[in-house]
Amino acid sequence: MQKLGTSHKNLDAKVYNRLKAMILERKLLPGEKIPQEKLAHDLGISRTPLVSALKYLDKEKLVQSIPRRGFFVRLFTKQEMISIFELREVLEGLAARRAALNISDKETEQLKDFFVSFQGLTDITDIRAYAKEDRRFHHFLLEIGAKEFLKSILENYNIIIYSYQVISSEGLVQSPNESIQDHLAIIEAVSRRDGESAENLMRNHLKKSIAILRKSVLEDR
Amino acid sequence: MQKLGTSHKNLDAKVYNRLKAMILERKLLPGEKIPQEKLAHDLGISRTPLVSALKYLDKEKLVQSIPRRGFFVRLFTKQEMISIFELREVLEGLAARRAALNISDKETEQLKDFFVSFQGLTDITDIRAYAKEDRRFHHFLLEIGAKEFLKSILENYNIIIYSYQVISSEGLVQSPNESIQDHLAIIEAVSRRDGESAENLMRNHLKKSIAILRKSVLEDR
DNA sequence: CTCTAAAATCTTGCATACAAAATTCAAAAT
DNA sequence: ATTTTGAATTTTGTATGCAAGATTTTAGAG
Repeated sequence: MQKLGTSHKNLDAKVYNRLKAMILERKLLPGEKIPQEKLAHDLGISRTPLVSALKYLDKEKLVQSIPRRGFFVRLFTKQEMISIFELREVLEGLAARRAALNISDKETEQLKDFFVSFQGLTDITDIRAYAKEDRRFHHFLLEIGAKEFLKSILENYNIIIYSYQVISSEGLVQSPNESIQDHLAIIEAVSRRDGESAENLMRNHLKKSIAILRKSVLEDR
Repeated sequence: MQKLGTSHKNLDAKVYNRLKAMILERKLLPGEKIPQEKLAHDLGISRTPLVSALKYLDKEKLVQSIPRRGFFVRLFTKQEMISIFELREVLEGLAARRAALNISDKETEQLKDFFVSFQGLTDITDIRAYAKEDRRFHHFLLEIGAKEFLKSILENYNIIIYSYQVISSEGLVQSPNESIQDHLAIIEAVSRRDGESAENLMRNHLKKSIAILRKSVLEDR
């Protein structure tokens, strides 16, 4: 394991990022207890910044702290994933609204370039490329519309990260052929600076994903 | 200052609550640097749990951490307060929807008792009593509809607390005579278990408050 | 008197130490 | 065999110490 603590900067922030990555990559498994002493030793640091980082993760609910017992990697059920997606629906809806109201002329130009290479195709076959564009698109709008608290919430609770972890390997819930219409409509509304439409379109777009997820939960039984 | 650390339980959580209260009550003023050594001494603890608590507050944006420089109490502008209210709109909207879908029969009965003493009055004069009922009402719905992440977000970011700090001394933005209609309509929708209506009504209710806040910001100039 | 530079002081970030709590393990009792 | 008890071990929560970094003070130059 590569050691931290050599190049100086606040350690707990670095440890935090590392742990977060380890959890998201399933290097640390849900339910597992975090072995503080060992992990600190492996990372080449003391327990102080490690515990500090764990407390961050506790607040984000990536990790659960039980006083006097330690920290445990948290496990999410499919139901919880759906409730995270519902949060994404309302928060990213708000971000879309704000983006429409704040976007600059230059940014509207950039926005119109999204998904051009997929337009006009009757069938989108390069799922990987589409998934990448999908992420880029959502992040672009968040960059404009999600400042301060909203941004902090989306980041701290890993709402976007989780969303892309559900279901298919590429992280797409809906098929590109369906979702591209939604994406283009959102682009159009944001460019028009129509906040209300942008929010509604974004929410409806995400509602479809939620419906698909709900169905897949039912099928599991 | 009353000391902590005597009755045993995790210190940082207690310090966190204490600091949060101090900031919200303006015992610690925005922009002020937190004097770690002194504060720890006054509270009768070491810097370790104090710093831990400050890091919690940093994540909540109640405090700002500048590496190698210290922690500072954060200042919110009226604009930021409005953006917090916008978050409240979408999050409490979601909570209302979830409440409508999850509410038990017993809880619908309890819900119908809210605001009874104000119904039928042509003019509500006891603002203080109404404000109290208003809080109780919102908290009741949150208790039912805001679990897990949603609850954690609302708490961590003090979204409700802030909302009641703006404008008037009682924390009410809208006049009772106007808002009671909204409240009754929400109660009705939730009781009917109509999630969509509950969400829309709650959002529209809060949108009105935002509009009033916006106007008051403009008047300030 | 104002500006700069260097020294003195204070504060932060991290490691370490240690008591108290939790857990593990083993032996005895059922 | 299973459960109980309690001693041995591990781990947590917090205090403390200290080096590196930040700030303030002082002193000297212009």
